[in-house]
Parts: sequence; structure tokens; C-alpha cells
Amino acid sequence: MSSSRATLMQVAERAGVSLASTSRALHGTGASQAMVDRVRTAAAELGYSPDVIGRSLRMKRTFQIAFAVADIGNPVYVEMLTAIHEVLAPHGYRVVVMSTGPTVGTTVDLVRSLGSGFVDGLIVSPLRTDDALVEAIRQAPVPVVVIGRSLENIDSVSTDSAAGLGQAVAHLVEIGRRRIGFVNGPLDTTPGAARQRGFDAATSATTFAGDHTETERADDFTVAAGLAAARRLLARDPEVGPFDAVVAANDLLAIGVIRAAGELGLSVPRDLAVTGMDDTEIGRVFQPSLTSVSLGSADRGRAAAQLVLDRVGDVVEPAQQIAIGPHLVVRESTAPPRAADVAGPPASKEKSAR
Amino acid sequence: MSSSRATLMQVAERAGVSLASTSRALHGTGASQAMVDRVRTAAAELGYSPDVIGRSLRMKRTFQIAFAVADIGNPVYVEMLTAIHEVLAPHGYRVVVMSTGPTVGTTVDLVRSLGSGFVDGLIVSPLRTDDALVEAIRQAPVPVVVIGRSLENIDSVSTDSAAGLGQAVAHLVEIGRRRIGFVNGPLDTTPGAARQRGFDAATSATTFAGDHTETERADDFTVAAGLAAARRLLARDPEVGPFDAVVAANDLLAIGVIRAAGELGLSVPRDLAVTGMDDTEIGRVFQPSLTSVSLGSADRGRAAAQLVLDRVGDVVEPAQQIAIGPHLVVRESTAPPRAADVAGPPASKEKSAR
DNA sequence: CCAGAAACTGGAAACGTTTCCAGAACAGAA
DNA sequence: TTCTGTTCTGGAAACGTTTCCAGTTTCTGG
Repeated sequence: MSSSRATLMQVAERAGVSLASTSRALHGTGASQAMVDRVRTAAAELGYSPDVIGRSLRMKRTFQIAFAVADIGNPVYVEMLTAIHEVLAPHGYRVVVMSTGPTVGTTVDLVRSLGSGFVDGLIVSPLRTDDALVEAIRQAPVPVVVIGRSLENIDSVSTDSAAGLGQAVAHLVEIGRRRIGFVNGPLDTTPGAARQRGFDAATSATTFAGDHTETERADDFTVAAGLAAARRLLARDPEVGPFDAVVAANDLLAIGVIRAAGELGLSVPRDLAVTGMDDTEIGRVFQPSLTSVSLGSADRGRAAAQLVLDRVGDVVEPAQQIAIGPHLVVRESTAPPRAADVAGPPASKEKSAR
Repeated sequence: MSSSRATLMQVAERAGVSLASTSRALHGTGASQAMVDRVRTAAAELGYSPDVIGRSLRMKRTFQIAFAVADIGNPVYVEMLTAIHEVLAPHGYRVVVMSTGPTVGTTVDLVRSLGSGFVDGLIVSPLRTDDALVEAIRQAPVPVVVIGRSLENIDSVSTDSAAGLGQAVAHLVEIGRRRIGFVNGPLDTTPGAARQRGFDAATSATTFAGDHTETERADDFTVAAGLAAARRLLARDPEVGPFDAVVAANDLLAIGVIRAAGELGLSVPRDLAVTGMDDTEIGRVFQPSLTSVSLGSADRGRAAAQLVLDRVGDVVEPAQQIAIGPHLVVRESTAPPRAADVAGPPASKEKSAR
């Protein structure tokens, strides 16, 4: 915390040239070599570094992009953040992280606050959406890119999580599971609604070969909520026989489901196959590792960052709707029983095993 | 993305008063009620919101704080970020996330770049530290708070991870473990070095009751590295008998260790007790849940945020060194064998199990 | 050697805000 | 009524930068 910083004016005086020339020299545009040298050394001697605020005021660019999510702790958002950062940083953009909380109201406030001009663009992934939010985004004074849901006339990067859920169901059926439970999150959220649609569509199709399906709803998308919901679900075994598979709307919920299964002495995947969604790190390292529908979090983050980057450039084109295809990643939690599993360490009680 | 934003000047014209009065009216300082009303309505009609860049230029405050870490993906840093955000946001501060990468050089660059004045303060948690970095921090034009290591004359929030490691070792000895391995991360990192010191001190104390100790070093603090290191460690059983406990320098490493144990058919905690460090969410939900030394990530984040907040205020005091005490959280991965475990089927090889 | 073009330079304005300063209006007291 | 003190208001400067514009110098070709 030393003496206050040198200004361009001081560099100019030290170099004995005008302010304008100093600025040009430092940018290398239209200045003689002699001028550049003089100014460079003067700047170096003073330890000058340009003030981004002054520059922003003049250029009307902040070189900052905001990333707003409901909950920074969610691994999905962390992956997005990492990807966004990777794309933006090389272009000289800083990333401002904002938290919207779970309600739509604060998200609207946040979008409105863009009027104060602290960022050149916003990437937002709203958990819930309403008309006010859509309207606020349309009116926003800077480019806004929405992750998670495709919206009319708004730049967005979405994924078909309904289809993704279909993939999970199809996979379970394929490995012979017939009584499939679904642990979803809150229905009034964008992902919750989409995934419910996906499950309903997949299990009501005429080609669906299952015997029984049932949905239980968790209070939010966390392990604890998943555990509670799974307890409820598994407690009421359907008449046709116990559940042999559970689809979870989320990796965290899936982990809750596996814990609940453990409490009941059920072995995963032997007695109960479990699928998650989001393909997070935590699911990858969990034991058993989690079969999960990847929604391309990193890809979505990258795409959104690229989109906002295009927009803050001059490119003015109709709003783009980018879609990232979901794909299933099969791991241990739905693997057919291997030798290791049968002989294996999970020292849990031997159960009927269907 | 509507027409360009209204300025204070335009509000002033609309209200038919001077610029100065307009500013005062909006801040509620020294303006008549009539004036306030007029200006307020004019502002509302124009949908005015103040430009933070103009304000920053004049006030020499950006109302932004940077948080810089090596890797945003690490759950520890995510917890800190959340806590920092919680403290700062209510005071009107935005959080800019920066990534330093693993090398010390880029961290130095980052600290130097504070000269461009885009934030009022910095919270940094460097993985590695050298003289250049310390010097850069001392010279920094804005307050810098270091998380992770106590440094002379620099504000810092640290924790005694060496002592924390001692707690883990003590706990293992207490539950009867005698042959204790240590899976550490790179020694040239701040946490790696501290934890090695802690392990060495704890296991070489005259009161230490163990039979054998050994260290294996992972390439970094990840699950994959932990798995590889644990394989190496467990492959070379000491002469006095197989390891019955492993201390990991980190929850992620600990999970790697547990996976390695699984590969060898060892049951955790019966055959091998495992402890982690950092007390992360992932460790809490893992199966078995992880005994871990909490280093108070959230607390450290909060304390650092509070400290930087004090500093950007006028408070000029000698640098503060805040220490957060580590504490052990015992969970399943070191639990004494419970009925369920003992009564369980001899699915895995019966091992010494003392 | 000169005209014109090209390259370079400096003055000044502009970006949007806060705040110092001085002046004006107004109130209360003598 | 006049004086003093308080409250309110407007002009203007300042924060640090980029860039337009016009003026000056240097180069090039005839």
C-alpha cells in the first residue's frame, strides 16, 4: 500500500510530451519510435499502469462480464464458472460473480441493476423464470445470455434435459429394470419442470416396457432433500414388487437416493440401479460412481461466454438459441453386477436381491 | 438492450435544477423536500440509474473486491467464495473472481495488476509463496488479505493445519491404529509443506504410540492423484504388518485413498481408517462419510472479507494475523466397527482388524 | 527545389459523477 | 428594520483516460 499511483498525465510530463501523444505511444498507434521509447521509459520509471476506471468512462466498456446464479455452491455452476472464466480471461474480460438466491424477484432486480453499467454483459442461469424477468432481460441495457432455458428473442444456451431424462429411463429399461422411481426437485423450477416432463413422456410412451413408475418430489436439489425423498419413495413399495431403479433429477439427489438405499440394506446397482444428472465431479468419484446424464455444463458455459463475447463486440444479429445435446454416461451405479460387486467390499447386509 | 441510459445531467434538465442539486437530492444530503421530490420524480420518469463508472472515477472507489485462487473448481475455495460473497454483498461490494493458476508468477502478476485500480481490495489464497509475491503484496496499492499462511506485516487469515494434522493422527492412535500412512500433496505448496510438518511432528513425538509411519506424495490435491499415491503406499506393506490407517492431506486425496482400499478389498474403516482434511461437502456425503479436519473454510472466508472491509474503510492499523483453529470432525471413515459392520457377511477377506 | 501527401504531434473535449465554494434566500433575534 | 446565522442552490472543478481535430513536421515524387 504505497504512495498513490502514477497517472498518464504524470507520465506525459516526465516524458516532456503531450497527454495525447503519451496515450498513443502506449497503445502503439500512430506514434514515432522515438516517442514510444521516451514514453515507455518514463512510464516504466514511474511504475505507471493505466487506470481502468478512467478508461472505462471514456470508452464506455468495463471489460467485465457478470455471471449470476442462484447458488454458487452448486457444482454445476462452478463448472460453468470455470469454463466461462477460461473463455473470457484471454480476451481481457474479468468475471463478476453474483448471487441471485432462489427467488425470481432478486434476479429481476439484478438484471435491472445492469443499468448502472458495471459490466458489459451478463450470463444468467435462473432457477425460476417469470414474465417480469423475461421482460427485464429484453429491456436490459447490455447483452444478456440465459443458460438453461430457451426464450423467444433472447440469447440462450439450453439443453434438452427432458430428452436427457428419457435417455436415463431408456438405459434402465435396457438393462432390465421395470419398476422405476423418479426423485425430482421442486416442480416450479425450470429444471424441475423440464425433467418431470421428460420422465412422464418417457414412461408413458407406448413403447415403454416398465411395470410401474412413481414420482417423489424433493424440496430442493440437495443430497439431504434427496435422502428424505428417497426414504419416502422406497418406503411404499409398489404392489408389483420393489423398485429396482431410481432416476434422480440431479447428481446430488442421486447420492441421497443411494444413501437411502444403503439404509435399507439395498445394494446399488444390484438391488437398485440409480441414475443422476449433470455428470458432476462428485458423481464421478462417488462410490459407486454415478451413471449420469451429462448436460454439458462446461460446454454450456463456454458457449454462453462466446455468445456474450460476440454480442459485446459489434455483431448485432438476431438472438441465438444454442442447444447442447445431453448424453448418458454409464458408470457403476447402473452397471450389471460384476464379479467384484458380488464378492466385493460393500460390507452391507446381504439382502434378498430380487 | 434498449436506448442508451439516462444521465444525471438529463435528470437535472428534466427537473429544471442544477446538476449539483440533483446529485444531492438523490443522496438525500442537504436538499429541501421540494427539491428531493422534483428530482426523484424526474429520475423515475427517465428510469435513471447512476453510472457506477462515473461515480468510481470521482470517488476513487470501485466497490469491488477481488478473490483470487489457484483453481475455482476446488470445493474449499468455493466455500470461501460463498462466505466472502455473503459478507461483502450486503455492504454493496461486488466480488470479482480471478484465477491465478498453480504458479506463483501469475499470482505476482495479478497482485501487480491491482495498480490498474479495478478493485478496492484483494483476497488471495496462494498455493505457493515466494519473496517476490510477498514483496508485491506489501507494495500493492490496495489492501490485500492473504488466506492460508501468516505473513509478517501482511493481513492474513490462517489456520494451523499442522496442528490439525496432529489431531487426525491423535484420533487414529486413540482408536487403536498403529501403522499409519500419510498421503500428502506436493511439498512445495504452502499446505503441502505445513501438513508434512504436522505429520512429522505428530508421529515423532515421544508420546506417539504407533509402530510405523510412512509418507507418500501425490502429484496434486485431486482424487486421481490420491488414488495413484495410495496404490503405491498400500502396495508396500511395512514389515510390522499392513497399514491400518491413512491420513490424507485433503478430502479429495482421502477419497482416492478409499477407492484404492476398495480395489484391494480392504474395508473402510474396519481394515483401514482414513482421515481427510478440509471438511468439504463431498466428504460429508461420501460413503463412508469422511472423518476430516475442518480448517474452517467458510470462517476463513468470512474473516478475510471482514478484514478487507475494515481496510477499505479508513481504519489504518497494523496488519492483523487472524488464526482459525482447526477441529476434527469424526465420521464413518474412522468409526469404530459398529454392530452392522461386525455382523456383516465375511464378504471381504478377514483382515487382522485388531 | 517545390508541392502534395503522409506521418506525427498537441490542444481540447468528452465520458458521468461528486463536492468545494460562493452566493442567494430565508429565518429568527435584536 | 437590520443584522447574523442557517439552509439551500448553482457554477465549476476534478477524477484519468481516449480521440477528434487541426496544426506541424517529415517524406516522396516530379
